[in-house]
Amino acid sequence: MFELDLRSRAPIYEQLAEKVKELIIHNVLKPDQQLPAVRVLAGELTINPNTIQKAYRELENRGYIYSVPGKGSFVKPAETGINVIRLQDLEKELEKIVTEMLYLGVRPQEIITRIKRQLSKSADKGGPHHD
Amino acid sequence: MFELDLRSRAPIYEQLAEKVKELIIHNVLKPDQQLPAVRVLAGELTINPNTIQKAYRELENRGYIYSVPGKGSFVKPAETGINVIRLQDLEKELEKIVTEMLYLGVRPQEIITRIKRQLSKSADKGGPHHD
DNA sequence: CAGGTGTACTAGGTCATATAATACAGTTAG
DNA sequence: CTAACTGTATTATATGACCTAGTACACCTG
Repeated sequence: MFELDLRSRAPIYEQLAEKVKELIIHNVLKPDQQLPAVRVLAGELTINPNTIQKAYRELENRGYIYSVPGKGSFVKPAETGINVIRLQDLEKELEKIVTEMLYLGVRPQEIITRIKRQLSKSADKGGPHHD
Repeated sequence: MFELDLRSRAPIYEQLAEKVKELIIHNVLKPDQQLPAVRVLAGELTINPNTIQKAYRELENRGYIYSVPGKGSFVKPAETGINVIRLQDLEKELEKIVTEMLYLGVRPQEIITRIKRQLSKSADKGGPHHD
């Protein structure tokens, strides 16, 4: 279910958290859907349960999942508590990327075009689910 | 000249490389301009020269600077060898950010607006210098 | 030659990461 | 209730990246 690079400088728990986050964002993992149990996923990925646990804890701290002792870990619906700080971080990252693209010679019009293409591509898959 | 966070999980040499890269991208450091010598910068930042060297090496590998033994390290002009791989990475990052912004409830029109604002802000400072 | 530059190497310390082995408490199906 | 599942916590240990310290060599320039 997940492909991890054990040689990467990025920690395993961070890679895993990133993968799960992407599945949530792309709506592959639906709200309130149960995630694989830490021991099960540990067995499948041949990774220590503690490492899985660390990834899940990180995802919980960032507001993407919630865990219930005895029951399991589940995808947290996006509506509850929109993360303003995370949006500011994304804004800064976006700024960096656009600036570097300009530096590398990409024309402004080209940047706009690509983003619009991306927007129409993501619209149907993982768009927001406002009530 | 540089502000580093010694407590951050991000390595010092990575932080430094990122800072220098941003100065280059924003055209604060001009093409072929000499960078501070490794020992000098090490003294100013109270950091081991080896760490500075590591940051410079990384910048050289990524194509942002070039070093000449005996002379110094200098800003590499952007035109020579446009990094296609780097552009693909930026494209992927851009895709991730846009997707996550949508997930967090930002409207597509709002994303376009912010990027256009960013484009006009960067245009005068660090735009490409085509011959 | 003297003093600057980049670069390379070894040695040692620190800390995050990952593993291993237990352990405990809550939930749930039988 | 019992068994088997869940998340969570703890301790111990090993590994590797990171950083420092010190030294050394080759190159360039006034």
